[in-house]
Amino acid sequence: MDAKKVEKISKALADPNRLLILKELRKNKNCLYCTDVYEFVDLTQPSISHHLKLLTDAELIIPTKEGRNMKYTLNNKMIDQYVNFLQTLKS
Amino acid sequence: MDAKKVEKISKALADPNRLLILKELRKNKNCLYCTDVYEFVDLTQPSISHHLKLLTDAELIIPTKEGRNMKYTLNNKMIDQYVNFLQTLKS
DNA sequence: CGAACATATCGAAGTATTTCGATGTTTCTA
DNA sequence: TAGAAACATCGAAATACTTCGATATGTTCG
Repeated sequence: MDAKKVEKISKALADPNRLLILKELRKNKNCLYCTDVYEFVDLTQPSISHHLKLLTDAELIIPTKEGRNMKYTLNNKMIDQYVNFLQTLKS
Repeated sequence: MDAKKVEKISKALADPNRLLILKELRKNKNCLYCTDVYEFVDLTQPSISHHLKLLTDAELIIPTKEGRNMKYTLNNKMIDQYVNFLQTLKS
C-alpha cells in the first residue's frame, strides 16, 4: 500500500462522525442505509453524504445502489491492507 | 481504545511528512534523532518540531532527552492497540 | 405524468491544520 | 562564562476540512 493511500485512509478515519458510521456499520451486520445514519449522526443530509463519500473514496466502505437508496458495506479487505501497512512500521 | 484516541492517532497518520518520519524510524532500527529528520523531510526546523510533537502527543513515538538532543523511538504498543481497534470494526 | 422521496452537488462560512520566520530555552564546549 | 548547537514556542499566513442551506439528479408510486 503506497503512502498516498495510507494518508487517505488515515484521513478518513480521523473524524468522530466517520468513526461513528464505521462502528454502526459493524453493529448492523456490515450493512447500512444512508437514511439509517441520520439516527445516530447529528448532522444535516449534505454533511452525511459528504462523510459517506470520503469513506467511499478511501474504499473503506462499498456503496451499492438499490433503487433510490444506497446500501453501504464495510470493506474488510481495505482494513486488512491498512493493518498490514501498520505492521510494517514495527520492526 | 476510545474514539478520541483513535481520532488522534488517525490524524497523526494522515500526513505525508509524518508517515515519512515513521518509515525512516523503522529503517533506523526504531531510533531517530531530530537532526536526522532534516535529511529526508524538506521542511524547516519549527515544522519538523511540530510534526514530531503531534506524533508524540498521539503516543506513536516516545521522546527521550539525551543532553541537548532528542531521541525518538517507535511505540509498538500503541500501534498494536490501534490495530486492535481496527480489527473490532470488522465483523 | 407529477409529486414525493433519497441522495448528490454547489457555494459559502467557520474552523482546523500546515508552514514559516523570529525568538526563547536548555545544554554543551572552548 | 560566552557562544554555538539542538530543540521548542509564538504569531501570522496559506491551505484544507467541516458544515450548512439551496438546489439538482435520479427513482418510485399514485
